[in-house]
Amino acid sequence: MDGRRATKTKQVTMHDVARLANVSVATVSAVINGKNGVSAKLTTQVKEAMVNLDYHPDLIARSLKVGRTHTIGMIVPDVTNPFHTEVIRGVEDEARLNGYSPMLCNSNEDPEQERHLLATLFSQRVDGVLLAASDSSAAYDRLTRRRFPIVFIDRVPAGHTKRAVVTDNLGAAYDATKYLIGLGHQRIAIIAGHLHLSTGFDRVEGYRKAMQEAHLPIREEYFQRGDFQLESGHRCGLQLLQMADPPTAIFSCNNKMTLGLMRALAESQVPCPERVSILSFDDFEWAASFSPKLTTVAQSTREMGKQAMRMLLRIMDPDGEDSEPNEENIVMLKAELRIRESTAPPGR
Amino acid sequence: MDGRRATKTKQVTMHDVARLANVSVATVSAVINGKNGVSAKLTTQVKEAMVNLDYHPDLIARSLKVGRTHTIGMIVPDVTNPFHTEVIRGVEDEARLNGYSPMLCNSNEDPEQERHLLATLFSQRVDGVLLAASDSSAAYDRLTRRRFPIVFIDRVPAGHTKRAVVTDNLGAAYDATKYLIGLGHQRIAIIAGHLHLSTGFDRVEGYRKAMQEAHLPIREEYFQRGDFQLESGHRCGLQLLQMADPPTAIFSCNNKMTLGLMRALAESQVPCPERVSILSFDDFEWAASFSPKLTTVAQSTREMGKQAMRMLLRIMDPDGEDSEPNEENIVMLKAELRIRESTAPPGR
DNA sequence: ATGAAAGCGCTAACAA
DNA sequence: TTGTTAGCGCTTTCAT
Repeated sequence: MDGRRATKTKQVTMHDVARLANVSVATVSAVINGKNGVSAKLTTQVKEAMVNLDYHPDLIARSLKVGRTHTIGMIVPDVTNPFHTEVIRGVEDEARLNGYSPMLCNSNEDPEQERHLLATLFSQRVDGVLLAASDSSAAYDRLTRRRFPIVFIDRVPAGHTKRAVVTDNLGAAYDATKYLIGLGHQRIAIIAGHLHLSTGFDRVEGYRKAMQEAHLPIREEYFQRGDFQLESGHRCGLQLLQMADPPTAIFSCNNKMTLGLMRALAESQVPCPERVSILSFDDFEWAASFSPKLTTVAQSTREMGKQAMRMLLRIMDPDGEDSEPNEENIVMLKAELRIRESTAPPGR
Repeated sequence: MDGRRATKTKQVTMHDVARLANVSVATVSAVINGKNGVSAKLTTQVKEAMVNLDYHPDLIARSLKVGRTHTIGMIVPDVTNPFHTEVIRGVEDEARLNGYSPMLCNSNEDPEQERHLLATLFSQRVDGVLLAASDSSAAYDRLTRRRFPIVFIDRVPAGHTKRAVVTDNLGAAYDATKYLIGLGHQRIAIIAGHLHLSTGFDRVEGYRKAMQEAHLPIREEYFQRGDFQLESGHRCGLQLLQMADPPTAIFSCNNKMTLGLMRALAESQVPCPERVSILSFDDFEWAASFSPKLTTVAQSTREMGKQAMRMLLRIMDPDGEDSEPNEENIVMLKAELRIRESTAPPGR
């Protein structure tokens, strides 16, 4: 590992290797890329020269030549959120397994920033992109229509029916709500996320469906609109708890809002699950370590990352280039209800 | 954003722009790079041509030419750990602010994997590396000695006294332990992390120092050796709680082990802080949301990322190339003790 | 089986 | 002020 950047020190190139091994650069290239047709003798010479010079092939130069960087872009709203963090793990593991390096980017939930990152990634000539969109706009059509390899993760923009891997949010929310109903709850509130995102919308729909099937009314004041951030969970929680006729159960639509909700609970000295049951979307490592141990809807986060990466690999595959564009459909992953201690039958 | 990878579609290049704008490629290059000396008229022509063709400069080609990629590598043991996640945020924000794109890599706490990633990053010609080392070996000398721009984060390898930004672990652990002592605790246990990592070692030293100053004995059985992973926290916790003469306070050396410890507490039905006080290194979002609300040592995580990135920028700065190598020293960040509800005076 | 040489898209002398 | 051109380090025909 020499610093080609250090003042005088020139980078070690294939030419240096070729010279030391008494062969041509073509031969060096051949052994590097494992092409057969190089005699055993020269192969050894070249390999020795490479270690002696501590040669590291310049992937930048290679990329320029071959037109592929073996690099992909991944945009998430926030690396700090454990949900995305697990997805990232899945993506990275699968990517490296296949010789790809991900370039991770935070959009900070900002569509403008997201556009900017997309442009940068494109200039960096990534071979494809994994996108947890912060926008539901159809601006992605430009990308997808031009066949730039892109697969959506977690959230799918309105109107898209292809190339995405997400959780079955509707089904999961439905099951969760039904579980609460089964426990005997009737006054069930929901703290919803952004409704313009598929994740936000579908979870509400699942809740709604379960409530309707059970002929339970959805009281307007029990329908709280958050924005997936901690603060909104706190605010909505406080609101709910201070009602004259408070809910006996609350379904919180993501991990961050649940954090806020739990703070509201503590501040209001409302015991859980005695007075109110809490069920949260997103499982997290600590949900099972503190009190109350949360009942959660656990998404297959790492799996989501893996599958998305695999789908991207299929789409990027040059083999399929001149055949029909690889029309991958949406993959829906099942979520799992993890029943712990924050849910119980209603107090009376 | 056109897909240059799509079968026939050739990439739009500077030549296309030049042709459409009736200028030379040099002129196009000049306006892209904001060089002055191009007439207003041509500038407009070129800019128009660029948007008309939806031209995006090929950074790969540029990098090959100029010898810098404006890309840095960042290796962390685990993106899934909220501590690293915050550091990453700091790094990325600061990097993008300065026109750099980070390539994030997980070493999975595996020195072998780490070496591999380092080699890959080097081949990718990153301009520098930020490293949260999973090894304390001196293998990094090869890198640093050759002046490859690298700064260590969080953990500094044995013997290194330069180019790192870390927390004042010793001081923080000392303060934390003193706080427990001040509360009246005498039987204070510690769940230590890997002692071959500076973070593991220094935190133990801080604890030791505080205990010695207070003339408190460090009982061998109160000194539990974990490995920074959840399971070890659980195991050590169980061990501690089952003793005939259990500690009245436990100092856990990182967030993961604390998670395990809290599980052990719950399983053993030991009330906190009534029977045992818990103080944890690493603050995390949920530490303040659940019960008991943890008293923690909060590191300046995001700041650590920012500062490390800034230091790297200084080191990579070509201005300093022929002057003395920029000898940055170790930056030590102060931690903050956040007193919450998991600590109280001992029961009797 | 091996080598010579063209060229990927860009920047930066150097010419004009 | 603008254009021509030589590479950056690599892969890949095409000769040998």
